[in-house]
Amino acid sequence: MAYVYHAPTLTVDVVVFQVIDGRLHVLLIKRKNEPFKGELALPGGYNAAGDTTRQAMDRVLKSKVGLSRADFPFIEQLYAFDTVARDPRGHAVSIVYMALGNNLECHDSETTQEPAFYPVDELGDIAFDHEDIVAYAVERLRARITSFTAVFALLPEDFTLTQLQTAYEAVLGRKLDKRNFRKKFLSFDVLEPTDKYYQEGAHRPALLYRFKERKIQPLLRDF
Amino acid sequence: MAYVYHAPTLTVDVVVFQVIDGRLHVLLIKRKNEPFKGELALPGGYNAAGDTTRQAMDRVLKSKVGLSRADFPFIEQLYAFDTVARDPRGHAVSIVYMALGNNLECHDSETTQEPAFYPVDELGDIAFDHEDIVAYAVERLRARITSFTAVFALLPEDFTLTQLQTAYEAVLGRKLDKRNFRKKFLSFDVLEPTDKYYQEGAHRPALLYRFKERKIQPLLRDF
DNA sequence: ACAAAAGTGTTAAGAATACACCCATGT
DNA sequence: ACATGGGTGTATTCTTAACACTTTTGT
Repeated sequence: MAYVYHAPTLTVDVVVFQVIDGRLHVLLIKRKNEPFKGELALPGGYNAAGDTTRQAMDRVLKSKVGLSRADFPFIEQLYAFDTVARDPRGHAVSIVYMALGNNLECHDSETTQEPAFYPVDELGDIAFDHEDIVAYAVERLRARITSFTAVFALLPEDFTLTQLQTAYEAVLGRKLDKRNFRKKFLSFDVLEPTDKYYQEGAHRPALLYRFKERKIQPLLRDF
Repeated sequence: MAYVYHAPTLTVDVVVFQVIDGRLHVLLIKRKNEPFKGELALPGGYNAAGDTTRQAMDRVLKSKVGLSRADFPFIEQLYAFDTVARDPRGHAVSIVYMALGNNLECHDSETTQEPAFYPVDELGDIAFDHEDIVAYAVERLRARITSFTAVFALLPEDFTLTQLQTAYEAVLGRKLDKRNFRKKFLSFDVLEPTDKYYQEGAHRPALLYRFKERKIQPLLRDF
């Protein structure tokens, strides 16, 4: 090879999902710098030489939204987008991760402001091609909870069957039948009942369940 | 930002699949240079600044195995692997594509020798982490033909139902019942019969079918 | 007439869907 | 006693899975 290899810009972006009030939300930040200054965008940053993409993702989570890998029970690499220029110098490649959590607390940082969760079904205009990226991530998330136990990451350790069903409805974007949902999900044999109940409001308390294993596993059949 | 950004090495590798004699095969080349000189590996190469990963993939296909994007009815980006070093300088990120074809002819080049198809179920040792990459690609391919019409890319334009079934069996790695296969696949309503027959050998000729659309579409139900 | 792959239908078991009432609790 | 969400079962339809013989062709 008679030429000097010069690598393209490599960046990492993260799609963080959480279910809030029965709706699927995504974490966005307000950009403090050009391009797209002032607009909403996914948290992201450069991937420097010597860093794996996961290390770069850790750095992004920490520096942009004050979170760490340990806050997410499930993280998956989604896709490498040949993004529109984030940088006037030209073309960049962005490795995008999806992270699922519950009860997340995020914080401002030097380079971003107001990291906050927005409902995915009513995102306005957001920066770069990030609208496409979020749509792609939602599709992947649906596939993951349809064929695998990925929901566990959207729920606390102990949860009621209604909370589980709500998470499914938020992700799939449609209502499910309560009796059929319970019958089917319990038949997968991935949950175990605890001996505790969750009480909230003037009605019967709900039995708390947990996943036998809090890691992703295939389901017997698709949900 | 008070530091000069230096990007990691970016490479592209391609997993080319084809069904030959009822078995799924993958295209490998013999490396002419270190590292792994003389061993089998996926065709791959550097992604230079200014190139999208698809352009880099085109270059790899052309220069390493004498094929072009047009030879593949279906190409999909698989995953970004933080590969073990391909390069003594250190860590590299490799964007891997999967390409499906039929009746492919490939050729030697300056940097590689003997590009050839090997059955995926009896690969010996191959270079880098390419064995893992092929396993990952097979898994993805299975998902694609289970829920989508991706098989079309493994077949010529006109084909018999037996050829279709053989492609499924090669990819899924198990035998299927002929009557159930036909009933179910035809019920998807994605095929149309031609008025031609395919004859080969001393037996009844088979009616040729084609896909109504030679592009990927979801199936009504999983296969 | 035989060998070889093409083509075709039925039955039984399992999965999905549709659907409505009683239970336990707080106020 | 009432309002609220928790919890439960059955009947119907659809899907899957198991299974064997006749047809058409070349030699």
